[in-house]
Amino acid sequence: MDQHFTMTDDILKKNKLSVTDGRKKILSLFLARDGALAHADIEKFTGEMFDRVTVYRTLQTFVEKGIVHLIPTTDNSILYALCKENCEEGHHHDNHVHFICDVCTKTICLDDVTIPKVKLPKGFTPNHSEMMVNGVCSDCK
Amino acid sequence: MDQHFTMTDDILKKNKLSVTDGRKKILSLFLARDGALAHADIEKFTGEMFDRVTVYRTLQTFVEKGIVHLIPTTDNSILYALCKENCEEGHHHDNHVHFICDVCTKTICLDDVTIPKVKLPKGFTPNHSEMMVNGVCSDCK
DNA sequence: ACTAAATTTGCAATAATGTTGCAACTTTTA
DNA sequence: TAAAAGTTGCAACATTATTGCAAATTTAGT
Ligand SMILES: [Mn+2]
Ligand SMILES: [Mn+2]
Ligand SMILES: [Zn+2]
Ligand SMILES: [Zn+2]
Repeated sequence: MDQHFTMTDDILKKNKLSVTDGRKKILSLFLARDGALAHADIEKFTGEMFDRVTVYRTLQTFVEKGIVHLIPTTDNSILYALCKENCEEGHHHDNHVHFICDVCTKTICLDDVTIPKVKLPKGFTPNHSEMMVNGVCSDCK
Repeated sequence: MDQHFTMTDDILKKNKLSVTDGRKKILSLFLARDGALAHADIEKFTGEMFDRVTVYRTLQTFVEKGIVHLIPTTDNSILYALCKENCEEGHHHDNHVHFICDVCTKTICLDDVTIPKVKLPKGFTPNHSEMMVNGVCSDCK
C-alpha cells in the first residue's frame, strides 16, 4: 500500500532476519510513526493479527539487532523507537535527547540534539548517557 | 537503635503523615542507604514484616509527598531515592544527574551534578529534564 | 488517659505484564 | 522442491501491580 513494504524487507534482510509478516507489520508501524511505541501500542495496532508472545520476541530481536532502541521512562513502561544512527548488532550508538510531550504524551527522538557531557565527581568514570526532556512539543504548541 | 529512629518520625510529621511502623522502617532504609531502592529491594529488607500492598502504598505516598523521587530506568523497574532538595507535596525540584554503576549496579544520586540545559528544535518548550549516566562508580574503581 | 474520628493496614481477589518449552508452521538455503 | 533453519502460537506459569473492604492502628479532642 505504500513504500514501507519494500523498506521493511530491506531492513530485515540487512540484519539477517527472516522476513515474516509479524516483523514486517511491526517494523512498518515504527516507520510510519514519528514517536516511540510501547508494547501496548503495537498490540493495539495489530489487534488479533499476532500473538502477544510474538510481539515481545519481535521487539527483543529488533533491540538486539540495533533496529530499535529502548527509551528510559519513569513509570514502568518500556518504550521503543527506530534507530536512525548506524546501530549494530549488540551495540547502539544512539546518543540523542528524548522529548516527552506533556500534552500529547508522545515521546520523540530529537535526533539532532546530542546529549551534553557533564563533569562527574572524582572517582566516577562515564560510559554512556541518557537524557529526557519533558515539555510541549512542536505539534502541541 | 540509631539516630534514624527520631529522624524518620520528624520527616513523617513534617509531611503530615501518620507515624506507622511500616513508614518508619521503609524511610529508615532510604536514610541508611546511599543509593536508590526498588520495590523488590525493600521487600527483601523487610521480609514478612509488612504486606506487599503496604510497601506499594507507602512508596506511592512518599513520592506524592516529595519524600522520595522516581528515577527513570531502561528496564521496566521503578527506582526510588530520597529527596535531598526541598521537594514539596506534588512537586519535586530534584534536578540532579543519576549515576548507574555497571559493576555494582547501584544507582546513585549525584546531588551536586546539575542537569545541563540543551537547545531544543524550534517549537519545543522544555519543562523538566532527566539525565542518567552509566559507568563505574567511585567504590568500584 | 480515654474515646471517637480519621487514617492505615492486611487479606483476598483480580488484573496486567512478561517468560518459557515445545510442536506446528513458515522461510530460507541449496 | 526438499531439507534445514528459523519463527510462531499455544498453554502454562511467573512476576508485578491494583482494588475493595473490614480490622487494626494512629491521631485529635476532651
Ligand atoms: Mn531515540
Ligand atoms: Mn536522585
Ligand atoms: Zn505533543
Ligand atoms: Zn559501583
